[in-house]
Amino acid sequence: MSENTVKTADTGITMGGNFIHDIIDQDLADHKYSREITTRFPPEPNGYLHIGHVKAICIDFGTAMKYGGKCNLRYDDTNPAKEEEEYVGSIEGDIRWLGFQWNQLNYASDYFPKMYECCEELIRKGKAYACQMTPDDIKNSRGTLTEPGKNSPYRDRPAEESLQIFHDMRDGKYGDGEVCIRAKIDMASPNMNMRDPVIYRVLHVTHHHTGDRWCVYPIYDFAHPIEDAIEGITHSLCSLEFEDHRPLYNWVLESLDWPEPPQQIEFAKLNLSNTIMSKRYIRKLVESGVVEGWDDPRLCTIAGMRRRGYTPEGIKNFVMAVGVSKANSNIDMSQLEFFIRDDLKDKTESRMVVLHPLKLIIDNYPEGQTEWLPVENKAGDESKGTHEMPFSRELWVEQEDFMEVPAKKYFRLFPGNEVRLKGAYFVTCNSVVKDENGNVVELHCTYDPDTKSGTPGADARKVKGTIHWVDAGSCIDIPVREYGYLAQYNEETGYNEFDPNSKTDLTAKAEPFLKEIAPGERVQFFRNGYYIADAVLSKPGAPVFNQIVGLKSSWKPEAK
RNA sequence: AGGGGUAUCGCCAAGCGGUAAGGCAGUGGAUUCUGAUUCCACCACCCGGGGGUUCGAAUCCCUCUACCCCCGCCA
Repeated sequence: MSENTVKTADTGITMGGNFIHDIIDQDLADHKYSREITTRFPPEPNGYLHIGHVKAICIDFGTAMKYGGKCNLRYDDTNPAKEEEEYVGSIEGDIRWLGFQWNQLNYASDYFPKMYECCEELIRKGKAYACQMTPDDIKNSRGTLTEPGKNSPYRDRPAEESLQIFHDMRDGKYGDGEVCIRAKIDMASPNMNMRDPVIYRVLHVTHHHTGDRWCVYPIYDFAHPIEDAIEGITHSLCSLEFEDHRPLYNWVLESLDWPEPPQQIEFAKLNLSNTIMSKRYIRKLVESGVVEGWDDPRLCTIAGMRRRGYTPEGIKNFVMAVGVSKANSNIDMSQLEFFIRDDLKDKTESRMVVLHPLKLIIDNYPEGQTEWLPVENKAGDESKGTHEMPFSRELWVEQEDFMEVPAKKYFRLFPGNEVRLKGAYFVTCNSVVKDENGNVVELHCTYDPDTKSGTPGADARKVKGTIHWVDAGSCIDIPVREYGYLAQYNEETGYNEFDPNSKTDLTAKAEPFLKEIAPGERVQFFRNGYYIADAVLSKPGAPVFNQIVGLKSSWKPEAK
């Protein structure tokens, strides 16, 4: 068994596989590099980071950490037409929130002078040339997947001529698309990327970082290996679709005679079921106003997950458990939810909140009387202490905790059945009141004064059900938003499409103690899951709660 | 015969010639003042199909099949 395959971290989380570690171990054994292991996370600043990027971030930063090396954050901003400053700040904040610290913060655009020189060098060496075919002609002469392309008529022009044109390009003497610099490789290569790829283009666009200093910009395939080499990257980790680009990546560095060049290693992207991962589509949702913004809690952006209440630890544990491989995968949402729940269960306290209220009246409890009862802050965890809850004759309980005609193995409230009110007394349901439509609107019960929690009577006999409740006279109303699936699979289109209805607004009845929850704090609602007080929308005294994840339940109504 | 990848349980994922790890999901049970948590147990005679090599293969060879990526002056 490889040392790097199965590993239990300090957290007890089982790690998925990671073939990258095997490669690096070998490189280390071979003394391939005279510098320390260095990686980079190179986002293009054209959108917010999402769960897919988290995997890349964990791999890039995690690999550097594992080998005691460094990881740089680098904005891959070689195309000014598609990038904006707005995203730059969010990216740094998101990475910091995840808990990673970069070594250097770089802009690929800061390397434009060096890249320009490298291009000159290739031209001088006869490995690149200025091509004045139109974009359409270049496209048409490239050939197809099964047919070779044709050489550009400019392919063999003198290096000095190409060099002069390149300088003129830089000096603004050409318009967009009039001329470009192409690598001279092989128009008959079965790898389309090697058919004299364009490496520099004219673009009269203001760059968010370099302004109007340049009107020529390098193409990714030429820029990236140079960026990596400049920074001393040893392992350039990227996703699978760049496998075909690796020969070009290596060609650039070899042609430049770069010593100890970095190597590119590809891994499979993260895909989540029922989730929209495409940056393009997320942008559409944001711009069309279907969602509240890039940080809408229903989105799988880091900002959205943060606002939804997911923890960095939970997310990272999930990513580590998923592992690193080269097989396309589609991971179940339940896997992510498990790790969020798993992380939250020790970090949260429990509060009683009735999402769908049903009035419960204790007929034999004195009218006007209220007693304060201590309730555990966390079930089964005495170290977390207790807090006081008011209890009186009229309460709210959950609608689903009562069934007029009980299903099999249903052991909550139904006529004639006795249950425990969490932290309070045993009650037995005697009768119900219905409205004109036949809906049960009120439960009449009697309680047993000898069964008060904390007294011997509370354990004298067993009841199978324990339900949560809230004092009707003193409870507070809180807005609650429950989020469903982030997206639904549309069979007609074959795509995951955002479900704008995946949000339910409720006004729930909550115990008064919930007032003391601060925005951003997470709590567990009894049997309803984990929630977070929305740090963005909540105002003092009126917290809004977003659902993070629901609790698993081993009882299903079908089991009748 | 374009090229490059990938195929191991419903979903991820170990395995690298010695006779199928683990996690999620699921199932059964114990504990429980949340049907949560915790805790046990079960959950691939088989590794995309078919051949072959071998005492022995998911692991080597041949072949077939399926899926993903590549014809941007995007990244």
